[in-house]
Amino acid sequence: MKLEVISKSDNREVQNSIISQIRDLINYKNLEPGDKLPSERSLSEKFSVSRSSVRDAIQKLEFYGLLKSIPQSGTFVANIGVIAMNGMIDDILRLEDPDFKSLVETRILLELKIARLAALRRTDEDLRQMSEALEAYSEKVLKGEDAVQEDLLFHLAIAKASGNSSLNTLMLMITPEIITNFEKHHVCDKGMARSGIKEHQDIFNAIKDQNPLEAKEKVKVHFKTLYQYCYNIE
Amino acid sequence: MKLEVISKSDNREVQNSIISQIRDLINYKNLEPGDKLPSERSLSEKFSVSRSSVRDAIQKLEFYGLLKSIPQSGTFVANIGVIAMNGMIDDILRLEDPDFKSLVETRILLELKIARLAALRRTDEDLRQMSEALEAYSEKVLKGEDAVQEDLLFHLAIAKASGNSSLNTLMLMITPEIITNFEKHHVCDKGMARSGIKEHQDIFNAIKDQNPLEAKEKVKVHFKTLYQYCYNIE
DNA sequence: AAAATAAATCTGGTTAACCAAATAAGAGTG
DNA sequence: CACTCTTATTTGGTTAACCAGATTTATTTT
Repeated sequence: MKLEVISKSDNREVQNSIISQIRDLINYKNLEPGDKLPSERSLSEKFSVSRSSVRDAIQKLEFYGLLKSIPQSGTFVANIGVIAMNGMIDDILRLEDPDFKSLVETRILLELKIARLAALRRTDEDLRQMSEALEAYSEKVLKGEDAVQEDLLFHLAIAKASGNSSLNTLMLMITPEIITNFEKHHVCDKGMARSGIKEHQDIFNAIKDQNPLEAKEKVKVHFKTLYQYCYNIE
Repeated sequence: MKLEVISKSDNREVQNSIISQIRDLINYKNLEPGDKLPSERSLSEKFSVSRSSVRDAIQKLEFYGLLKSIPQSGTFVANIGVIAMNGMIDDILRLEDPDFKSLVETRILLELKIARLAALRRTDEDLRQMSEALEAYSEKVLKGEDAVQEDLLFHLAIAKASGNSSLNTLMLMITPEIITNFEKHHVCDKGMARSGIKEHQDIFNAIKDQNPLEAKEKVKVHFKTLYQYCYNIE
């Protein structure tokens, strides 16, 4: 188990090294936005690593929107300029895994806005899906079972109803880590989940009534319980 | 150029198909959190696709925290439960590329919070880096050159100073797309950038003075100009 | 000399064979 | 039966050869 972690971080070190070498290459060759990177083959040779390692590094940078691979053609520098490229690669290299506090802080921030937007933009189909998720949650709670997943799925349904694809994506990204941490810290126990039903219902009603301020307020109430619970544990 | 797009979306279709098949498999086999997925080889055989395609799909789900590959051991289902797994995979499959409006909306939301946090938590080193970024930005603007990148780098410096790794990551994720869209819509022209110097300076000063409310207010002012500009174009 | 065509090369993507570590099965020992 | 050690197998990761399409170069034609 320990070895696994070491090997993992080792891989990461290798990948980061490749990424920073790609950055240096872009600087050295003065590659402008839209310019083509050397081929994966020559990069792997130049960096003395396997081609798949280079591919993995490129894929990561592609995910962050910094590079763009086109089949049978080449890998291109995104249209964001050398300076931004440098800064962002440095940031990416220094990215640390988010701590629990950061996650909760971010989640609350996102959900407050999401609830307001959902109240303004929700369609009937959105309502139906939210209602379904709420039903599943309540059922689980009333049976006295753990309902962390159903809880989060209800919140994701709200995110979908916000009509903001960007916010929706960000919520999806932080949710798994939230769930993991919740279960690790034993947040959302059976007792507090029961009170959660009403809170969820309130949020749902506010969004149904298309009342953005009320929705935001109810989310705030909902997270107040959660917030304190989390900070007590930490 | 057109063929490229088709092939790209084709690849995505293939990957999405694999992802949904993995989801179905988890359901069918009733895999619980922590359980092991079948090996990449058997998956590629079962799905009639190449092993690297399976690997790519797994990597994507790994990025979203749903799976976890451990070398020489196997790929494991994350500790988030079957129900959440199902819901999240469905969401991921339906994720659409964010539109400009969503991006701007999200960015403003994040930056308002980030500025407040930065005012509370910034270290002297954070200040130094922000100052440096601000300097580079001003210089570019005063020379009458385009300064979109330096602009964003200043904002990323604030994100770093917020002391919230989660928010920092999210900002990094949306920034490239923001830059691309800015340049596409010709936001941030030379004229308005000049007024941006003072706005940036105000934000910097508020954070330096550790005044969170002032910082938030100055960010709001800064984005008011930008906000209107964007919505006019759209 | 310019344009059109054909061949050669270069590209990212795919495939299949190989590697080392981790696990599981079996043999041996007390 | 319990425990240790060895061996065989399975695993994700790596490597190298191959593919089809795009690009460049060379050749031919006008």
